[in-house]
Amino acid sequence: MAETKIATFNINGIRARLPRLLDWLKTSAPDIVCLQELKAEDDQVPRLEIEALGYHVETHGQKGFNGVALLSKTPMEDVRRGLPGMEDDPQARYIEATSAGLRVASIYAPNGNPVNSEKFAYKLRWLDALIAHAADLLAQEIPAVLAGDYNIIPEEEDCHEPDAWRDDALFQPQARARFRQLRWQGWVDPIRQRHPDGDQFTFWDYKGGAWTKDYGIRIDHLLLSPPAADRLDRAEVDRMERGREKASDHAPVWITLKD
DNA sequence: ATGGTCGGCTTCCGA
Repeated sequence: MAETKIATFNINGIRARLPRLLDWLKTSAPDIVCLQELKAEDDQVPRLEIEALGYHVETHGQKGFNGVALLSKTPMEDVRRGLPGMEDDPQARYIEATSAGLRVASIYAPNGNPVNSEKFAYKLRWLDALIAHAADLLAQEIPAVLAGDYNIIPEEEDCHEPDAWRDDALFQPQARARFRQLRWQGWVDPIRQRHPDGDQFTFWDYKGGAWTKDYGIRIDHLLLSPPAADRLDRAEVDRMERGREKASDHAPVWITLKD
């Protein structure tokens, strides 16, 4: 193949979303997929149906909430479950593996609402551990992708109406500063690079007709190490997925890397 | 319109 397609998709319940997920895998045909919010334990993940489409499946599940997975058309090696530095974290939010010559992580960062709660402190602590681990990955000078739901709106142009999000954990300066820190480290945000004018939303709340009014935000990101960014071709949001029946509240985001 | 979400550990919680 001439390119490798890598996607991230917060599916908001892999069992409730299975028909949508399978349809999307068939039409979009990514080589590697990072899934978040499985809301299922490992043995509840419908892996046979996914494997039937030609994917290897690695999960880090949890009963009822959270849960992340990696799908890849090529075998995965050196699978790591849980974020380094958060070994005691009972929440399943991180899985990383090597496939197709890439180190890939599926990330589900904490939401952190309400602001100034223990949940918000946990969010910042979790992001600090991610930053530390991201520095280790960069030092290896390998093609790496950190993809998932960061629960961070990086800039004002990443939401329909910044003032509507001022008091939300997703738009707090401390959270946005941590996303910037990753970029200063050297990680490249391919959607920002390919769509500098913004308006590349990835999440629309189920509530209040947000999809119909396009009240969206961009919180799902793929960050690329420099050796991966050197190979970047396209970066897009599968916005149409959000408009389908029984859709997740997130849309998939994907990139292609030249081989 | 005074209302209008969804998934799962379902009559409450997390998002």
